[in-house]
Amino acid sequence: MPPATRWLDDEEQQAWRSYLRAVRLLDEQLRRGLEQHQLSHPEYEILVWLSESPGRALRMSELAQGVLNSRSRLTHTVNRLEGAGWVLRRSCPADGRGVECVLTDSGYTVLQAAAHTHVEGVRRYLLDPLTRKEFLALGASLAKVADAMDPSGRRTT
Amino acid sequence: MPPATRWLDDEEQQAWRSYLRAVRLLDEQLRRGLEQHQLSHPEYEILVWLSESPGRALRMSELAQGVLNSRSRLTHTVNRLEGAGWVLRRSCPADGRGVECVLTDSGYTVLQAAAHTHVEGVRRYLLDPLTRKEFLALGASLAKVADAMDPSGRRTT
DNA sequence: CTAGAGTAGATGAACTTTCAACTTGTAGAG
DNA sequence: CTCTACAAGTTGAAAGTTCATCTACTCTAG
Repeated sequence: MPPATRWLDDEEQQAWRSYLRAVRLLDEQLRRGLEQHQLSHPEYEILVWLSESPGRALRMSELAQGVLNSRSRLTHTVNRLEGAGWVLRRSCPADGRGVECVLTDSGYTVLQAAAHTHVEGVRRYLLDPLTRKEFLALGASLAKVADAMDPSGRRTT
Repeated sequence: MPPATRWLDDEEQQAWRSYLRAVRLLDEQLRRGLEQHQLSHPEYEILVWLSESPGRALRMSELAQGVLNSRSRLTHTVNRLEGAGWVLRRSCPADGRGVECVLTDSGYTVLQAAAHTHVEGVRRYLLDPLTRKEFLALGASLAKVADAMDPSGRRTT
């Protein structure tokens, strides 16, 4: 039998509920923005990571780590993106097992349009309701939270 | 053609990435906690809402609103919960179309165990890395964000 | 009382995600 | 060299989610 549960007090409870609600609602809004460009959130993130990588290309495993997807899930999603012509696969010169995923020009074009919508959404729903100070404090807190769970994923600076 | 994209500046960008990373990682940790009790996050939330409702029962539609699910999704999820014996359905006395979903004793027992694990997870991964002040500030900010998107869902007090 | 519009919920097909194999290739030990 | 262990990626089935549609009931206007 586990020890008695240390419940959250009222203030904590309320903060936690706000977290759940905000995350849910924001996700929904951003999803709506991306769907205007025929992209899901996971797909969008893949395009973003590729676009920021040297040569607009990444090994499948690196990409999977970046977007926090399982390799299997990434395979399926990249299949869809490849079908749409937004990325392509080529085998990795250095490692015979490896596969590189490359962002195509067409993919880059779609990404630019989608990124515009997406950033506007983030601004409207997350930045605008807060002061700059509040937003940065939120970011700093969540950085601590994330680093506590996955120190390796920390972004330098 | 849309107007030029107003990108996030470096600090904002970093805060946004921290948000994404923290939310993803936290979700994953809490999912692992719940799966020890054979519950998914959506299922868990349904049990929580039922347990807090008068008579441990709610109309399907009210429940759907509470957990921010579509009615269809709720139907499927409640099917699973009913199969496990944790909730049951009974037709609504007042409205012939309506269905009430009731938490069973067995469901309540499962919920208590799951809630223990879940709260410990929230503490460990979200509260503990932050000071109380930081956590409450985070909650307050996210409450503003949520209310901006869905004023109706606001919790009084 | 009854026709039409609207609400509650269920259903099944399409799609996405997860999980456990499976294939192919690398690398180190002997 | 070649065996074994492991890493990269894919595959297909099971589980979960979404979407359009369907049935049953309520409510209001005439």
